[in-house]
Amino acid sequence: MQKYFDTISNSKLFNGKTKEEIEKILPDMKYRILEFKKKQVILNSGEICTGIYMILEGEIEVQKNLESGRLYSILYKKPGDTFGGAVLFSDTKSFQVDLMAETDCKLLQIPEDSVRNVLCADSRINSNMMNIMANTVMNLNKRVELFAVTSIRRKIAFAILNALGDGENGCIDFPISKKQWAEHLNVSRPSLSRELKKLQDENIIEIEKGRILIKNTEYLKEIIQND
Amino acid sequence: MQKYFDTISNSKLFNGKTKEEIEKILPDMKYRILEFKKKQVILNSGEICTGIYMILEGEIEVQKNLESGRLYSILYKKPGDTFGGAVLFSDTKSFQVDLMAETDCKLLQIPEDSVRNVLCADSRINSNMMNIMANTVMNLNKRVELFAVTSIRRKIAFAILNALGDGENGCIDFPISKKQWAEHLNVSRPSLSRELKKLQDENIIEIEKGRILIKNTEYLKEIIQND
DNA sequence: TGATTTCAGTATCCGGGGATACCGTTCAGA
DNA sequence: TCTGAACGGTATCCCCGGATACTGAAATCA
Repeated sequence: MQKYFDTISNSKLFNGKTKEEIEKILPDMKYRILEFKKKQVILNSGEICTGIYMILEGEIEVQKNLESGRLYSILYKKPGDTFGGAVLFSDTKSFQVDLMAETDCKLLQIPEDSVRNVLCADSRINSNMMNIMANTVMNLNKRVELFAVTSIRRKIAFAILNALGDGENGCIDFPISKKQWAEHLNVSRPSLSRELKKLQDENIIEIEKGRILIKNTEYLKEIIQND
Repeated sequence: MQKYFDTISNSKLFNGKTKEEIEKILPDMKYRILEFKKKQVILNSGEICTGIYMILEGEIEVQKNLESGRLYSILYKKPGDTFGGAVLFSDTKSFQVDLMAETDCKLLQIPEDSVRNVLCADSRINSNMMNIMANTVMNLNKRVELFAVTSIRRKIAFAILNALGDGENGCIDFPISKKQWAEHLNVSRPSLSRELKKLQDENIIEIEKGRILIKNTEYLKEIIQND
């Protein structure tokens, strides 16, 4: 446990709490540490949520597996990130998404009653939890927006401009495989490949290993306008 | 204000609080009442959120207006519903959606500092707020799922089965125009119309004014499976 | 280092659904 | 009650992108 202390104290959930405070809080919780191997299923859609989880080590993918076998990915979670909060405090209490270990990973699980106790006893953590859920809402809004976009070209433009942020000269890290990207955009891989080639032929972007050069940011913005 | 007291005390935000308690809380808040005419814009995407809102009267539509003029609707809010919570507690603080008065309406606006005071002072309301945000997350997940579905036929099946719930004999109220429905599904109206006709020709559903008869629930389920 | 799986580029095919237009009906506001 | 606007059904056109297949490259593991 001690080896994960930095991760925990740097997490959003414990943001603003000193190490000393956290050391007092942790022992009072009935936490458990769970381990998963790469590609292992952590939770399935439909399962009842019994607590919240924090990633201590490794990375997990939140995705939706449709009954047909198709799947789209929703987001990735890294060490320090939490999940399960929204499900726990919702009316339904059952997960609507699937969680899979992207790499070998370790999770901190805190059961519902401990969560409620902490939230009740510590207003800062309470407020942090609120903030985490609020940001989840904002992220999901972006996701809805992306999925609402009608063409692959626009989805690509949307994704790149989003990753670019405001600063940006025109080069972003994009450490993600085409397959994953296709799942993220919810399009087929060959179609994504085709459209990326077009954009490169038109000299709008250039794709290297793990990064994308944006040669014509204005044009990408125009693409979205025209939706 | 007195005339809206029932709406307020029946709201999810004040769930579990007695009328007496609410009567003590309200005067301490710096609330305002805002009025909007039908079709009037309440808030635009990009605006900074300065508090939370509760519908006292009327109905509003949460939608996303794309720069091209296209729009899709996200959900409707009714008296007693609140909004703005997630935006207020998020890192960005700016709305990502547009809000429009569906009918003439009156809103209760509670500024940020009053919200924080109440949440801090009253653990039940705090927990209610958490619950509201959590349910928002779950709803948005459903929305992502709907938008991720690839064909109109499946979207229709998904929407109907969702509205049907679990009980269901095979008849649901559906007080929504085809135009609105198309915007909700994020498809074009003629295409929705075409597909609905097909489903009626195949004797799967029957559409009446404001309601839908489901004649073959099993088939609707199959449609989704095959996605 | 070789072997096996996963990933990526590319071509072909073709069906779903968007855009558009037109018209009859219904609704709402004067 | 009347009138213009919004809504709804339907047809035609045609493009975007999904499904599929095949090949080579890259990565993973033994």
